[in-house]
Amino acid sequence: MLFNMAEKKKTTIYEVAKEAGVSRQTISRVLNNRPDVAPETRKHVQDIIQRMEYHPSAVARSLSAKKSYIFGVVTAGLIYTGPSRTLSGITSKAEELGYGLLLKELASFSSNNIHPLIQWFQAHQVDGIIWAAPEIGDNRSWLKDLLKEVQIPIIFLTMEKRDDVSIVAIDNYLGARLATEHLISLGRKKVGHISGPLNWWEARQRKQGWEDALSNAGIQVFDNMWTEGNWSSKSGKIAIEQLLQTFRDMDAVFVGNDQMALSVLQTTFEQGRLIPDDLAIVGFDGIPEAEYFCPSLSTVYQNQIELGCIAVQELVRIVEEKLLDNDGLGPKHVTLKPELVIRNSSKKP
Amino acid sequence: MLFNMAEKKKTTIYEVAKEAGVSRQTISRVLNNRPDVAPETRKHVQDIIQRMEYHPSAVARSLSAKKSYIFGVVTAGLIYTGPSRTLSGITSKAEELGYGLLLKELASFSSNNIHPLIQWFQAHQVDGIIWAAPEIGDNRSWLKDLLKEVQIPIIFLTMEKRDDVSIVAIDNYLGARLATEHLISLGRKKVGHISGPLNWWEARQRKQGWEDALSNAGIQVFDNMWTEGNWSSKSGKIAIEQLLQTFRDMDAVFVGNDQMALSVLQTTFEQGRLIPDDLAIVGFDGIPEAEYFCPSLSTVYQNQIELGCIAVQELVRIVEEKLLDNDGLGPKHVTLKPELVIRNSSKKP
DNA sequence: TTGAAAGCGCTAACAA
DNA sequence: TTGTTAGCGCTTTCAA
Repeated sequence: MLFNMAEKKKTTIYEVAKEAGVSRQTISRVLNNRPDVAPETRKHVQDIIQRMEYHPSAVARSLSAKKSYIFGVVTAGLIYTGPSRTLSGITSKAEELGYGLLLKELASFSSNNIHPLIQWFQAHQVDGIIWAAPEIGDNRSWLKDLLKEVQIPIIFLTMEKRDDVSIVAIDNYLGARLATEHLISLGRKKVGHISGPLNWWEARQRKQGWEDALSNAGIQVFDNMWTEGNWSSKSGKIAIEQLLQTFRDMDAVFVGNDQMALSVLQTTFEQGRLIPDDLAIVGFDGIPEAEYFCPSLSTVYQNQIELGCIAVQELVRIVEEKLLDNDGLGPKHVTLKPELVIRNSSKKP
Repeated sequence: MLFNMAEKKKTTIYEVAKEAGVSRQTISRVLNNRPDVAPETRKHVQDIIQRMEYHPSAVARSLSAKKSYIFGVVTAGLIYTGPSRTLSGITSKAEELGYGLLLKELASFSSNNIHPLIQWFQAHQVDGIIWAAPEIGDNRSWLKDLLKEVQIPIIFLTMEKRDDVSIVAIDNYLGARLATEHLISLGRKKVGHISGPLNWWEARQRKQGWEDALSNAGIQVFDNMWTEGNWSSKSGKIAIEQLLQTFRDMDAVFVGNDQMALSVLQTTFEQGRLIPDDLAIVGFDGIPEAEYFCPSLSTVYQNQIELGCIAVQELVRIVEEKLLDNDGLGPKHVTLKPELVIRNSSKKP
């Protein structure tokens, strides 16, 4: 059996050097495209590398060079469309810029036990970390301590601005204002709101945008005009049933995400209300399916793929600035603008 | 500036050894929980490790031990619910079993340029590879050659059975039969089908299940009774419009996925057809939103999270069997059964 | 039970 | 332009 296994020993830089009749250093120089190699030598070495099907060990390289070309990614809730779209943006941009990704998904959104995670990333010598899990409750309480201990550059997605870290976020507040102002522009004065869970920063931003848009239009906001869901369609159903009780003359509603808006459509339809005539509806997120709801759903589109792309771009910038011993200009914030998409659920009569 | 940077040098095994007054070897033994260490020595070393906040370098370990506790994951289409749910299953099971993940998303579903990818994984010394991208067209043509060259264990998800590789798949054929037989049991005899893109193995399986269920019930299948979509809601709209032309007395339709079924609901509603009375509908996938469509959508639920979990489990089994020089029983196939979920879109009158 | 020596496969720093 | 030397931080092998 033993001689059968054909354990093709991987060729190393040493063997290539021997075959090419040069030192390992020269091979290394060719591999890393260093300028200080004679053209003929380079060509010769490249040929040998090709012929021997030599592939350098990324592990040995990381160890020796202290640069891995790997980023750590922390995500949560991949079964939901938002996080997975963001991750998709991250993978494509990372691929484009020559970085690989070590992925960790938090077991729960509000997981606070991040020390082992960071340690794991450090042990693997990642060049940077992308924190793509949402800000919820006090799940940033560790951040201050962390920054003292960890030198690895970190970029955060979709969290409240603060001066000590770099953040890329979508402007949820603006999106909510756009949605609510649109409903008001339709002539609606009784605009309700179904929020996401208010321990989420994003949910609070959206609610605030709704409030401010109303106040700005001279409409007073009362507590019977809104209720809280948990992003799921199921919670949306419960929320709209409750809201229709507490806010009987509601003629429009801004819903915190498209999933909840979906069940609002179902429930109001079953109750025989006409949409948008009796109740105009705007959701949030812009999932592709929203266009095919009954009726098609107006929504605030947020480009979460781009969010992921930009996060990688920024992180690469930070990492390479650091390499040049140029400590850059400190943490930077990028804010993306969402877009209002108007469909039948909030069409003018 | 320089003395300011506080570049906290990472402590290494060497320093721990010095501090503890033993050899690096002994530290290594403690780290790896080897039995051949005196209890007092172990305790002493553990204390020192704790006090010095020593964390071993995973990179150095991988290089030296030729075992990384990392799996490579190949996925595609993360912006769709299926692939991201599967990935979520993979992350949670990998975490549980002590493996990390290097993630690559194919730029396109049918990407055939997998050599650089595999090489990259090899360079990083992954212990195994999970191929979670769907089988489309000839995008498995490379597989035969690959198996000759690569020693790394690979497990494939959701592809056609073949003897030379391990596969974990959901039984799409069965799901389609369940759906179609259910429609027939409702007394419908004119059951149409909107398939996914037929270069997808899964789409072909579902179509075959539909055909066989009809044949089995003594109903002949003609080409005007089905049409092809591309999984998107948009394509579903086009497909149902066409099908209603070619198959005028259709009284039920089995739709290849829930997204397409959604636009079927919208289109038939706009045309004033009653569901399920005029047209009974069953989708496929079981996305959470399906319950809140108008009307709620019957569908075939496939547990893609579990799919990911099982893939990791199997891969770990294979990897550890290989470590024991026990070559195991060769490739193994696991098939998961989907479940029919009956809702209003196909309720009995 | 412990330690010394020799790598794992590569790159940085210096010398030639 | 090229080679030599000395690591990177750990584990394996063998000897004590």
